[in-house]
Amino acid sequence: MPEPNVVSWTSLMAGYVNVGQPEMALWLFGKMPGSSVMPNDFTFATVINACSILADVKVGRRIHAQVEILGFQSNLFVCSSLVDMYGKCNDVDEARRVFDLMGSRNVVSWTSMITAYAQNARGHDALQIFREFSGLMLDHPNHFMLASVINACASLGRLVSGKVTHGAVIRRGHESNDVVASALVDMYAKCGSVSYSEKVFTRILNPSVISYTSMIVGAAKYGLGKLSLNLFKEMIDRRIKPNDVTFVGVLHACSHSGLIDEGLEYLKSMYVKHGIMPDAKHYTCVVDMLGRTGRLDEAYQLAKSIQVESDEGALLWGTLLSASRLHGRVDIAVEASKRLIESNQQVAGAYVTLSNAYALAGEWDNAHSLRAQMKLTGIYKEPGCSWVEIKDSTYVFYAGDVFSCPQGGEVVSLLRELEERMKERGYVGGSMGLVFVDVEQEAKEEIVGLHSERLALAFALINIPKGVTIRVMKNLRMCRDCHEAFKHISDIVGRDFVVRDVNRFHHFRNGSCTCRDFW
DNA sequence: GTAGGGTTAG
Repeated sequence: MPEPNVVSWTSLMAGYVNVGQPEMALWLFGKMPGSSVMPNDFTFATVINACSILADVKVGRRIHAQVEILGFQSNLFVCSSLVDMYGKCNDVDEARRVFDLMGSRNVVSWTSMITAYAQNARGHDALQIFREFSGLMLDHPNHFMLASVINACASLGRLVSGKVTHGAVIRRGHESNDVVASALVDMYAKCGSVSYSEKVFTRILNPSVISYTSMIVGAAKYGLGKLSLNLFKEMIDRRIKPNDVTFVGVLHACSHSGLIDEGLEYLKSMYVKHGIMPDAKHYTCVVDMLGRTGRLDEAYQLAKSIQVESDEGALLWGTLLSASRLHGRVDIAVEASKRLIESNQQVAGAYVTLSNAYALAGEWDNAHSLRAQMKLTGIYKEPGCSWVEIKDSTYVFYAGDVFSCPQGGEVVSLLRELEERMKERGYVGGSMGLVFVDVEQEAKEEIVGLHSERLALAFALINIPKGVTIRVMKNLRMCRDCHEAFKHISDIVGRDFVVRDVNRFHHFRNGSCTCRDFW
């Protein structure tokens, strides 16, 4: 073209973005000043989208500055792409600032803001802004927006809000949308209703890799390893190509259902049969699988042989640390926590777990000295918390905090009674032992020793009628003591309940748990 | 010629 205009420039950039070469779009944008053609709103929306795909906030900020200079700061498309870009670059507060200053908004811009929150672990804010949108009654939510809202419900474990959103999906006729359905499958699984996940999943006509993966992961987290593996076989038969995430789900399923040989076979088959190179996340699953079953030496050797970035390393060594604690392998726990502390992530958690590993092995001096070291150096571990939803209310419980616990008196006496009955049944567990380590006041012992999930469960037992499933959510992983204790409790009180910890479920029924974490 | 959605290991 002798004289390409702004449309020619923008078309070419958009073309590069569309074929997956956003860096070429940015390169072209850099060449524009030499051509005396000025970028306009279309150009900015396109290149900001390129930054969003690349998660390049540095370039994104520079382009944002040009937007302000050239006076596009209230353009709907430009601002929507800025909100999205800041969201994808994990700068949610900047996304919100742009959103608040927008001249006009539509469903797309509201969706960008909801997504920015939902994808940055700010589920409450996502739901809050969705409520604001709904209150304005200017427009209906579409399938893009609903998918994001469902994602927010999933991350919060908000079953009731999730169901309400599912209702909106049905009313607005988005039931057959594959993306919305996948989000629902994931949401129900994360909210402890894996049977609903299955119902939604079986209604998807042509499930994508992601639909299948969501269902595989959901079943795996619930301890239904066989179901996960059957779904995997089914998707292969239907010639749907698995991806790297699918294999994380499959390996996770093997790990949590004790299917070690199968797991190792799947790892081998990844590249040979499916052309996917296993990476750190897959090896972490395998380390977990070997560690969980007690093959700690193999797990340690494998962990040492893996090349990792720092955040991958934290997960890898954290996995090995948990497994060593579980099986009382203090030697490996020491090595794993050393590496975890080196990675500069979850340092407090590493200290606590190592201390607990010592305590479990009866090395109380070491356990105490680690706790003392934490106090001395000011390393502080945030207390765990658990919560239950009853009707429209959420009740939150903190480890050891009986005083601000709703119906504290009743909760404590129920726990005492349960503990008594458990002792009669021969439960030894040393239930509270581990959290006693740094307690000095004897009178406080019993209370401080209570884990948050026990408080939440006792409260639920008092307030939720029989026949209704109790769902307890926990922000940290459930410890082995609680897991063992809950098996007894489900037997004593003769009812089912589900405890969701950070990423899996334990469904207690007739004194056993469907999740075979501790088999 | 422009903006938005779903799956990921301790």
